[in-house]
Amino acid sequence: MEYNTGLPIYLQVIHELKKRMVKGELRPGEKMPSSRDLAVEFKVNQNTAARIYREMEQAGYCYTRRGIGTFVSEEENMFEELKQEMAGELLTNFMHEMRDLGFKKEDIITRITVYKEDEEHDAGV
Amino acid sequence: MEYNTGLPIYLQVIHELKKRMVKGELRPGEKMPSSRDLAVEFKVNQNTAARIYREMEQAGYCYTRRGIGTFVSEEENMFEELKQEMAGELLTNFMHEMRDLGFKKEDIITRITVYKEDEEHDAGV
DNA sequence: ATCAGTGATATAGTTAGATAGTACACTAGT
DNA sequence: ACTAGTGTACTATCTAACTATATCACTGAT
Repeated sequence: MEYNTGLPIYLQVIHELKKRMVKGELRPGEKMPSSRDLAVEFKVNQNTAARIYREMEQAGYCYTRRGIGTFVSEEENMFEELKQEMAGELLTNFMHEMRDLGFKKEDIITRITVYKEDEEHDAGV
Repeated sequence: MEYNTGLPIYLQVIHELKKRMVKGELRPGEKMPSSRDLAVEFKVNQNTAARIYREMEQAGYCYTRRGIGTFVSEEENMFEELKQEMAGELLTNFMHEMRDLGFKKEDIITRITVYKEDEEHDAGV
């Protein structure tokens, strides 16, 4: 995983883990990597890994059992809701930014229609 | 202007100023606010304001004349290019994130088609 | 009882971002 | 010459994020 400049790493990892849940790569009730393994996988300190699970547990996405591990929440419905929520956030942010740049809805739809997979752009300052 | 948690303030201000250039609110050659005024307007320290102009100048979006002020670049073409570049970044990021969540192009177009102005969503962890 | 794997906690140190305050140097207008 | 407005520079301080390292406590299996 490559990290964005600016946004704190632990937030980026949380986002990545939430995506895995939404995509079903982490199933409800399934055991998540130990904090030590998470630290290795994401090349992060154990304290940071612990923070990631602490914050995710507080948000309800997982629960921990001391001495056993951290597990994906068993609230089956949560993840479909989360998927819609994340999509909604992406959409509104995207639309606001595009409108702010002066694009209209039709412009945006046109751009997406002609959008090709391999388009890449620089990330200038 | 309200600031995002996470992303450094100076990057958010730079983004805002770039948008103003793209939208024509800051015209080529026009004098930009003094670093002191910028600090006041964005409720930011003078050092941060100075950094904002320093980085923007390095990126070519403006130039400074000591004792006079900071001015929007006179490269007329730059800003239409910048507009396209920023739109391209927004689009690819958006598409990648949506695909990553499991949405297909048709799903995305449908969502945008039914998108209403006033949609709002929480910014959960 | 022991042990490996786990989460939880603690201390210390580094770095980047941001602030506060001050001072210096240049430019234009008077 | 003087002054106001400007960019530039410096020191000091603060906080959040992150790392390094180590220790403790709990759980399950042997």
